[in-house]
Amino acid sequence: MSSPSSTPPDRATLPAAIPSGANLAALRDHNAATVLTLVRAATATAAVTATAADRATQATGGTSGRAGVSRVELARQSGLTAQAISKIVQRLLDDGLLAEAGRGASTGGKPRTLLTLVPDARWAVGVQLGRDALTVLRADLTGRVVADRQVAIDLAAWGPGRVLDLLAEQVSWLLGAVPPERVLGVGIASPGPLDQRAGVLHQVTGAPSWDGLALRDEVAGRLGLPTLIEKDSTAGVLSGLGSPDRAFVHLDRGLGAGLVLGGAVQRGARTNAGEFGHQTIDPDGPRCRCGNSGCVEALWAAARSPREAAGVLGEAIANLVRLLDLDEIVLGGREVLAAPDLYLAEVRRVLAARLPDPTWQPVTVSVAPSGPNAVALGAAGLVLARLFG
Amino acid sequence: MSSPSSTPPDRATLPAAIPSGANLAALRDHNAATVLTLVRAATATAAVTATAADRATQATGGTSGRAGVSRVELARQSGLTAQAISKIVQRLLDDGLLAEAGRGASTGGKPRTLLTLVPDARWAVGVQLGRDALTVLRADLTGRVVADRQVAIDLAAWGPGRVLDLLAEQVSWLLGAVPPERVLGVGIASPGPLDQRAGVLHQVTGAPSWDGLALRDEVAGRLGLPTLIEKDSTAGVLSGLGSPDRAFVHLDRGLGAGLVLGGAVQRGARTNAGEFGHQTIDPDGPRCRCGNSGCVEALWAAARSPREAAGVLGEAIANLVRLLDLDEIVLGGREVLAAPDLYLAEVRRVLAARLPDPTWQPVTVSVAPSGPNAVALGAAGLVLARLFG
DNA sequence: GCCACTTAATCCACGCTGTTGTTTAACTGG
DNA sequence: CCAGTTAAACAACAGCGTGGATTAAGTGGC
Repeated sequence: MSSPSSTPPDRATLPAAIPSGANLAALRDHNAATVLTLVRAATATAAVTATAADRATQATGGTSGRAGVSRVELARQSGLTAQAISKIVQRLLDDGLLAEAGRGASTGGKPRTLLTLVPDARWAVGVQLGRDALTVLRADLTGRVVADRQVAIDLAAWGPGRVLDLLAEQVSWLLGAVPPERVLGVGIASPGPLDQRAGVLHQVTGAPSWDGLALRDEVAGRLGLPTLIEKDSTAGVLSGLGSPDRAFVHLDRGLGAGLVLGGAVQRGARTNAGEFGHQTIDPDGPRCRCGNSGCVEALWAAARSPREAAGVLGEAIANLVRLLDLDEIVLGGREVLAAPDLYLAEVRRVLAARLPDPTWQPVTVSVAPSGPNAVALGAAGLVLARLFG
Repeated sequence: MSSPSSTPPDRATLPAAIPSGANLAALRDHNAATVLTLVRAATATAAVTATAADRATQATGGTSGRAGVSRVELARQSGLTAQAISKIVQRLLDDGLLAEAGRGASTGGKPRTLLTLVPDARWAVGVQLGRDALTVLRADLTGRVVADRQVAIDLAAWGPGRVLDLLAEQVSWLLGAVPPERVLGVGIASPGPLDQRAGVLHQVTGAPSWDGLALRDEVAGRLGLPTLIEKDSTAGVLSGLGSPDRAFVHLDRGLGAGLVLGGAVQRGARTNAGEFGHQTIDPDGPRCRCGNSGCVEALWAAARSPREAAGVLGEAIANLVRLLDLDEIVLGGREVLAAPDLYLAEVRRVLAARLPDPTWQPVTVSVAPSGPNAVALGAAGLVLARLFG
């Protein structure tokens, strides 16, 4: 019972994307995750389209204006039968993940019973391990942050032992009296490169004592909770819901991009996708600390004005959008947050200029609403994904 | 019975990646596809590692030196129980998709019965609709081309009617006396942009009569076979097996990239991913026909020597590899095939120079073994994917 | 105020999935 | 020759979603 629980085959031993068999338990978990995702989406859109609620009710039998979805709607959207939805919902109600929340308007018969997520049925902990700061937060099932804290650290000088002790201490504080079985796990975002699958850090620039550290297992050992690690920029893309083809562009000390393509997080062959800062966009450009010339990062740093810097980022994003046919870009990171309106305006301007047909290819550009918490929240989103598939 | 058959929910009505429920039929098909994929992989690697067969037997209980896999190995690799594999294999034997092919060496007990794909149990038709040529071919389950033909056309001048009649005629010739139930379908690769999901072409440069044509349904109507369409470069990436994170770089009239990331073909929000040719890699570069300046395509065209042109492509590929953390690049298209060794050497040289640590990030670069058939074969691969998941 | 009608959700029996436990098949080695 | 070992199938079973019938809870006409 309880939450999705099928143990994935260990992906370490085999080359990579091994086709993997599924049994009845996996089927059940998959469908439970499907239903949870649909309920979450419905409540999320209900919040957004609260004003345009009238139009929504009209649209193709879709989400009603109210918060929550009915079983009939879930059946239609999932492709499962009403009976199957009934059973699945019943299990989720028993687990406390869903709750009935009033009824919808009748359309001539028995009114639909609306279902919503129970936000505090489970918790996810998100951590951002930065070079100079440690951010920890606790998020509920809807991705709302209920507690967060940021403490100054010195990653390079302190070394793993001291930092991880502090981390464990902060997480304990976060969780307070929350029973462990209600905690889905801990997600840790760290500067790359790293091996996400093995949970091991590679050489962190300027912090040799962290080289090869088994970060995931170290933290899991200290906390006794399921733990995952992720590159910071990649984590960021999970800080909120959004398009199945989107990117989180993280402009902080470095420049990285988190990618969700075809609805799935993309990490690449060695889980180091997103090295966006070292795209060469001008072979005659300034030398970059990576050794090459004309990287986006180097061009950005060499810009003569904030506006020009933002424009450079826009050009790089235009390339990204064209290559991957994205329809949503979320901006984050300290440099962006220091001048959000400027970056928003410039990136939008460049995209409008560069992309062939804006009506055929609209791209939403926004600044991460979670602001400085985006990466840590994305790390929490990583563990939430255990439940939502 | 027979081949995987669950009807996918229509993705047209809903935003995009709708989480979709699965039932027992879907589960069965998924596992059948899993087994077929494992058998295919085993036979493919057996062919490749034929020389290094001795080492293979030693490795982690993996694929034995011979062609074929045993049920025990399938069970281990898929994570399913031996009994489940037994049943699934039995169904696939009944369908004629698998066959028993000898036995492996005994390891002290009953020897394993080896299973192989029956190559001609099903057929896939691949079509490349080019501006000046129509390529059609028939491929078996292993992706081997058993018949192919290329005829000159003039896409712009002839218009859809004449070309599609010719296409139907060629496909009929290809299939000869093959019973329709043994034909998985027809995949059609076309120059983009197009709407892969709807099966509709967008404005094909210089061929206005094709604008908005419902290519998929037109062809399906003429042939009475399941039909899919795909961008040419995207199709190309399916012309062979390979890494779960790879790209097919197609240098022909234009430059495009087909992407497989995380084991899945990536098409993007409007199924137009892969616009690789219009990545800006030099803002001061020559003007491109797309309206911008310094696109890869424009730089390539402006190169003063073939070697320089190949180098330009290499630079662009280096960006691609870094961004997506790819470990395999396949080159194709007429321009590459005109000087394969040059392109291979230059791309490898640039990658070696540009990528930080070649031992940590090895990238395989090759020219598509199917040569001029790569795109059409990839289109056939698209329909083979119906069987292999 | 009744009742036919409609729609939502559940109850019940069922078919089919992969799983568990047991048996048969087929080869090795002392 | 026979104990030991490994592969694969047989038999019984739990649990998944499905299909058909039933109950719950509204609307609307007269």
